[in-house]
Amino acid sequence: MAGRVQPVRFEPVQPVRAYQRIVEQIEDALARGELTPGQRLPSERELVTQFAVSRSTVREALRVLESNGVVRSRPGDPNGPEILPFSQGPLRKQMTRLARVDELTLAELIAFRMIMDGAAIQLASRLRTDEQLAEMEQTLVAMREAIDIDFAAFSEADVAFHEAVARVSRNSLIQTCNEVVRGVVLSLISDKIAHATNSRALMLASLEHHTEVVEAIRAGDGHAAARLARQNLYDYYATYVPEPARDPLRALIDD
Amino acid sequence: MAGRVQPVRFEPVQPVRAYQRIVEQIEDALARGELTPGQRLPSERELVTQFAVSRSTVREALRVLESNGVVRSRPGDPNGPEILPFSQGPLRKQMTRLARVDELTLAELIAFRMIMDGAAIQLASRLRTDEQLAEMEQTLVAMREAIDIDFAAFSEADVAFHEAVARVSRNSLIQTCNEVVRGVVLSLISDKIAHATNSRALMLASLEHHTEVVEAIRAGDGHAAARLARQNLYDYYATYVPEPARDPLRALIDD
DNA sequence: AGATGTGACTGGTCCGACCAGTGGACTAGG
DNA sequence: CCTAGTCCACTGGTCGGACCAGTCACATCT
Repeated sequence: MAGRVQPVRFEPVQPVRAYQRIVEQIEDALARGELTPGQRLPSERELVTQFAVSRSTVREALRVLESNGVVRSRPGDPNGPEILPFSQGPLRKQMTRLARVDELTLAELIAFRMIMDGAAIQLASRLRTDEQLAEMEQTLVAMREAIDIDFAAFSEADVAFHEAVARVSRNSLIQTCNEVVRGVVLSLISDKIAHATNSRALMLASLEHHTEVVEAIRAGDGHAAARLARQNLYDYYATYVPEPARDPLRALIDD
Repeated sequence: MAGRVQPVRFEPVQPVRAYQRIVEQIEDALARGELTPGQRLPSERELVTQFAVSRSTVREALRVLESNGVVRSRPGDPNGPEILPFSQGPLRKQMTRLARVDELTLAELIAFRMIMDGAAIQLASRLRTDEQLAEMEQTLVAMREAIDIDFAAFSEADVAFHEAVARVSRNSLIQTCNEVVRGVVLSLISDKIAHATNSRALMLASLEHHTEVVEAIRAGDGHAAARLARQNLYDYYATYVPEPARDPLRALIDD
């Protein structure tokens, strides 16, 4: 008799396309270490025979792998597609998509920056070497010089400062998140910033803030440095945030 | 006379494939809001005429978009490919990939969690309403009950707690990042956790920590709450991090 | 009205073809 | 002997057409 003591649980199944299986096979080989960056894949026509599918299917698989940063195909290359070293590019792409599409408010993005930047500076004040401190101070000098040139130049120098801090914090995830969110924020308010009349005063104030941050880093006071950094971001961006949405930002500054 | 006062700077150029232009057009339309999740793309054959390319090219573009979680194609669907809402799937995939090859270390991921979770709790302690505080305390009760059931059940209740906190913090970017990184961390050390012998003691300690955090939130002491949360994560995960890499984690706890 | 069947679509896969490049081998020149 | 040039097999990129299995809307039949 067929018992029915325990009802069998079936799970919904979605069709697996041929090109997906190819992607899986190649990614698995990569995860197992059978394929390493720098190596070459066989040519598309060779893969056709190995996987026993058409070239269209092989190509769709290669396009997926390529968009994920796993391989790169070059026309005419007799060695075939190249296995690439791992890069944060695709991760950044996904995060940008998250920040742009997921109906995020400007206030959320700025709060995120305050958190990330503060944490990076807190880490930096603890982990920095003397050489790295000197590097950071060097970027301050560049900022001061940039003030007399151009707002774009100042912005560039500012980016250099934050990149130096991120390097010191030795956390590439923080670094990547920060860069992505900074880019998205700038794309949201770049037009408004361009119209700022008192840009020179803004730049001077920003430089002043950065200098205080570096002083706190030199003193090894991570908590003060982080707080200053968050305050700086708040002062810089708060005017673009509607008043009721500023509450969470202030919550990140008060102790 | 052709002057050569300022040498022209040329930049390296790499060929842009047709399918990439299609991807760009669709992604741009999405970024501009002309395409929103739930809408449908024209059928492949219709896209062929709109983009004036072959179906192979259109399909390669769709495969790329599909692997990035932007659209989904179903055979036979007369409405055409569907624009998907944002999903953390691809983001997690990229992070997991980087974490597996040591491009991201476990220490970096945990530091990230300590920062994000601490910030979320700091925000929550400032922004919470009384009802939300009650909700969080309710999840603590669920955690206590789960201890007697199963480690998986406890883990689930823990997730519920953190989700409640993230809701209160009213920042979906923090929430998403936290979820993604938690998933990646778990996938990296799930095998080791399964072998933990003193899991009951771990669960009790974790519950104790969470209770303290909620107390600090009730008191409105965001700084203490955040510090406790970071300490909790450190105690929970530090054993899986090699000693020299724990320094940055400790730097996030010390005041 | 409800069940049923039909047909115009869909995407998934395959095939064969052409093109513009690349790079190595081979050859002609020093 | 070595170098410079040519040549050609082969690469990936794109195209057009074909077939299949599945889906859904609609018209048909009971």
